[in-house]
Formats: sequence, C-alpha cells, structure tokens
Amino acid sequence: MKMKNITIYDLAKEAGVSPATVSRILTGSTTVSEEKRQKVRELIEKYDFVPNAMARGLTVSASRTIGMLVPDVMNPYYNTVFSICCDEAYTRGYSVVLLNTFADPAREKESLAKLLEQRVDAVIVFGGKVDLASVGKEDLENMEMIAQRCRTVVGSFSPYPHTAGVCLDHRACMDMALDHLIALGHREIGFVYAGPQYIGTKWKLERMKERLEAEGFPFREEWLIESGTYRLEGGVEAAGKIAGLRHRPTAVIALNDVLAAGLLRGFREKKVEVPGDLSLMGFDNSKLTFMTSPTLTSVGYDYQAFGKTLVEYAVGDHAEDVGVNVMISCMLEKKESTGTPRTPH
Amino acid sequence: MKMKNITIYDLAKEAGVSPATVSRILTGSTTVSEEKRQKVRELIEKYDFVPNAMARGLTVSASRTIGMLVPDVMNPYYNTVFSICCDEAYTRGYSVVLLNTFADPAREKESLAKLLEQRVDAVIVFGGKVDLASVGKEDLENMEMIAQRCRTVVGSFSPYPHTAGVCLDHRACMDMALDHLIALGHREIGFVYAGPQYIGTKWKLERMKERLEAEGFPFREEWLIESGTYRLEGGVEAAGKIAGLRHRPTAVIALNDVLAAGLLRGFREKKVEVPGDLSLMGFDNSKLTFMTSPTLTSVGYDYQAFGKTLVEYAVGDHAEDVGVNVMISCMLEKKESTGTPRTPH
DNA sequence: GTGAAAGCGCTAACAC
DNA sequence: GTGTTAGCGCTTTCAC
Repeated sequence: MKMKNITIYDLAKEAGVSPATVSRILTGSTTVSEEKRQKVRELIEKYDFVPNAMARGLTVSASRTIGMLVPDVMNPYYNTVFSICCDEAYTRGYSVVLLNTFADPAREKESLAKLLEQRVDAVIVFGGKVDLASVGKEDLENMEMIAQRCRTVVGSFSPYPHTAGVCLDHRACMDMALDHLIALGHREIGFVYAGPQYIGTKWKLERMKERLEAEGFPFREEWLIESGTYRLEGGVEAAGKIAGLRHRPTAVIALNDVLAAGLLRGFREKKVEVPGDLSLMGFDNSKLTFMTSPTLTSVGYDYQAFGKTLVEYAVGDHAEDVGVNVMISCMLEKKESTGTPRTPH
Repeated sequence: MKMKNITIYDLAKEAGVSPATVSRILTGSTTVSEEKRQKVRELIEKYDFVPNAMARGLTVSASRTIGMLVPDVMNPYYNTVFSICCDEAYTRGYSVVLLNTFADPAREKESLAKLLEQRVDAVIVFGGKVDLASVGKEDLENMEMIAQRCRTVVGSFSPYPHTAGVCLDHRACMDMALDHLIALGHREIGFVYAGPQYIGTKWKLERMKERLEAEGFPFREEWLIESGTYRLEGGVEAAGKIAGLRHRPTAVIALNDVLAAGLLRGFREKKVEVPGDLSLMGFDNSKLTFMTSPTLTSVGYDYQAFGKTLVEYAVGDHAEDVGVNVMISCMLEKKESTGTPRTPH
C-alpha cells in the first residue's frame, strides 16, 4: 500500500530542472521562469506531491504551528477558548494542534516534550501545574527551560519571567457575582468549588471572604463546599449537602457552569426550587447556561479577546513584553436562576 | 532569548563519545556501556537536551502521532470521541493531535495537507465531505491519495476502498428511537435535523419513512424540520415552528442532543410542556441530557468502543481489512422528556 | 560495544 | 533565472 515517497529530486529530474528550482517554486522565494514553473506544477499535481515538513523544518525554523495543552476538552471553557484560538491563528496562517492532558502531570509533561521535539513555534498551556496556587521551584525552572526553546503562554496567571499569562481577573469575577447577589438582597451566600489548590479558586475564595466580612455578612464554613471535581456529578452531590443543611444559604455560587448545572439537578431532586428557595449562579457563561431550566445566571468572559490575546503572544506579536500578565474582562449575564431571597434582610 | 539548540554532536563531543553512541542511548537500539550511558544521561539532564523530531523523522518512518480532524470541538459528540481516542492512543504510546475545521472545506483540506506534510502515522477524519450523502469522484480520488500516504480512518461510513470507517448504524439508531416512542403510544412523530445532505440524516430519514409507512402511521412534511444548523439556536427556532402548527405531532425526534435542548428551550418559551404536551428525544446521549429539565431521553452510543476502534485502525491493528466499515452499537437511555401522548391512539 | 560515514528531503547561500 | 553544494540533526549500516 505505501508507495515510495516522491521527493523534489524526482520532480526535478522529470522536469529537467534542478531540485533548487523546485524548492523555489514551493516556497515562492525567488522568481522562476513561467515555463519551468508550469512544468513543475504539473508534476506536483500528477504525483500529488506533498513536501516533507520534517526536511523543511530542518533548515527553516518556523513551523507555523502552535501547540495547545488543555486538561479536559470536554469542558466548554477549554473547547471554547481552543476553538477561538484556532480561528484567530488561521487568519494569521498558523494552525493550532490540541493535546488533551486529562489534568495528569505525567501526560502533561510528555505532551509538552513531544511538542518541543516537534519544534512548534509556541505552546499555550492550560491547566496542570500552571493552575496551582503554589508553583514549586522545579516547575518554575522547567517552564523557564521550555520558554528558552519556544514561545510560551499560559492560560492563567503567569509567575514565570519569560512566559506571558492571559488570565481572568478572578477577584473581579467574584465581585461581579457578589454585587449581583447582594443587590438582589442576599447576605447568606455559599460557594461550591473543586479544590482550594487552584489559584483561581484561591483568589475567588479570598475575595469572597473579604467582601462578606466588609459587608458584615455571615460567612459559614458549611456553606463552602469542596466537590473535588469540576464535573456535573460534583454539583449534584454538593446540592445534596446544601439541601441537607439545617441553615441553608439563600444563594450559591458555583465555580463553573458545569458544577452549577449539577447543583441545579441536585436541587431539583431534593425539591429545592431555584431561584425560589435558593438563587444559583456559575462562572464561564457557556452555552450550557441556556440549556438548563431555569437558565443559569453566570459571569462570563470576553472569549474572543481571550483567544485573540493568547494567539498574539503565541505568534510573537508582543515579543518585547513576555512575562507580562494580561487580564481578560468579565461580565455578568443575568438569567433565570437568580432572584430575590424569600426572606430578604 | 533563543539559545542555540544543542545537538547530539554537542553531547557526543563533551562526553567524549561518538554521535552514534548518543543516538543509541536515545533510541535504546543497542546496548551501550553503562559508563558512557551514565555520562551522556548526565549531559542530557544538564542541558535539557530535547531531540529534534524532524531530524529523526527524516530517517525513521513512524512518528507515533495520529492527527484528528473534527468540524466542531465544541460539540459534545466530537469532543467526547476525541477525548476517548486520546486515552486509547496513550495506552499504546501514541498521541493524537486535534485540528478544528469549522466544517469549512478549505480549512479541512489545508489541515489534512499539514498533517500529511508532517507525516503523521494516521489521520482520523470527522465531518466535511466524508459526511455527505454523495461523495464526488474527486473526493474519492483525494481520499485514496491520502490513504496511499498514511493510514486513514473516517468517523462515519466509508465509501473509500482503502479507508476504514467506524460508524453509527443510523437506521438502527432511528429504529430505537421509534420503537421507544411507538411503544409509548405515539404515532404522530416529527423529526428535526440540520440538513438532508448528511448521510447519517439521510439514512435516519429514510428509515423513519419506511417504519411509519409500515406501521400505517401518518407522515407529514410539515413535521420534518430542517434547522440548517446543529447548534442550540436551530432547535429553539424549530420549536417555534412546531408550536405554531395547527396539527402538532405528539413526539419529536431531534438529530442530536444540542438541537433537542434547543427545542426544549423553545417549547418552554411557547408554553408547550415536555413531555406533557409533547415528547422529545435526541441522539448522542451526551452529558447535556442530564443538565436539562426535564432530562432528555436520547439514543447514545458506545463511545468507548468508538474511540477504541478508531485508534485500532489508526495504529494499524487491522491492517489487513482496511476499507471495512465497523458499526458502533447504540442504546436508548430513557429519561424524563418522553412519555405517553395525551390522547393515545 | 563503538566510531565513521552515508543518507533522509529540503533550503539557502553561492556561483554563474 | 538557475544549478551546485553544503548543511540541518538525527539514525543506521558497516567495519572494526
């Protein structure tokens, strides 16, 4: 089945020109006589010649390929950003390849290594070590090493000197959520998150404490629920815990829409009405928020800007200010899952 | 910032061995004395040496990389399959890179070309021309050309002699949906799909006609709605049309869960109760079906087998029977969105 | 067990 | 404009 791969030498011989001429036609670097160009074009067509990117890559540095790592393609947040990055990269003549790491450090490391071996022009990293609240010295050095080999940008806050970070302002996001709920009259507010080790979660939690304290609102440990996962099931389970509380909060914020959807489902099972008995909201404002019933109020982001900025840094538009952190703006979209509490204070 | 890339020659010189020896250590092809191995290992560590996959690829044929093309990563169907493929490939020492084509023929072609240039071991193609009911001679030749260069497998029925197809049995899927609805007592059934040009849709439609005819049930053109898209909005719009019908069907089947979710949302706006006034179901049985309220009855597939089979063909486990089509089994999951019609016949 | 040397397929000077 | 030639960084015979 496999046929011998045809090379520019084969084409050159048959066309009666030199390999260099074929190369010139391929790259368009210099002008070639119309006659020869025509002849070679025909042969390329005839043999369905596909140049070998590896041979080319050996002499040319740029591959016009960006590698992107995400912990979970099935999560709307990640696949939305990826999709937009693809689009943005396309307009610039780049393509972006996605690798799924399943939030597994080993796979993340291997994937990164593979991308480096393939000499991609840049890597965009989401999840994993980068998302952790505390970055070890080892990780820092590792990232620096990678940054020395290709452009790097992370989809969260970058503590790395040579890696750009494009990130959400988690404190501002939390403010938006709280402003909304407080304006509706809530003062007993819960929070459901996957784990405190993630930096975004840490910031949101800190901000929440600050705000509630400042407002003089109660802040109970039992209203803080760690689901251990970002997936639907985590939300369902958390809803059970909240429903079982002798003193429930009047509103709950979930770390993402998926968890919020899970909570919604859990509350329905437990006959807790949303937003009647309890207001509920999430973050990410994904399509998902339109599919649930009631639809989910959510703090979303400027995904378009997110993808665009990531790609800009990846292709080197801002080569002078690597190591910088760019904030992506967020906005609240009010939908049906939030309302005034039954017994306003 | 960019440092000179270090090569096996640099390592060899410093270690006082030949480049060949370094290469042997890298590939593990032959035994090398422990002493030299040790020394080289240290240097690899010291310089964070990353071998150049392009140089290697020039002499070695296999890259242990599979390329996958999907029309829309944001669609649960595709990202679920991709995710499982990643997992399956990982256990076999392969990695799979994803490219999003946006169902755009031009991007599909370019993406495919890029994968071929990069000499991936195999490509898994979803969407685009492959999904169309009628494959042109040109497409056929093009696919044959690609199949000559690397293993190819498509995520739908393969009309290509040298390309394996891993596909859903659309007729069986439709049978399952109809069996369920008919058993509940429905005989006036509608169908919402994106467009008739897709082969899966064509088969489903044909099967539906056959079955309804055989049962002697009515089959009205106005109960067949073409949304033009697979996205949520298409479903919302279709719901509006159905709600406006003077004679509504008692049950509606949507081509996928996303459309079904859109329909659900549209029906809610129009005060059509599901499943009270109308039963609704979809295909794919994605996570989404658990997030809506009511939860969505859906015909799902053995995604695990789907991903596994795709990868098996991609890595060449069944090299003898390329060109074959493998069917993935489907199963109905009854949830809340279907019930007995208000006025059973 | 190890080194020398050829070659993978392309690009980019460098001559002409 | 076009051909010649020297690499790019690795793997792999082939000797020893």
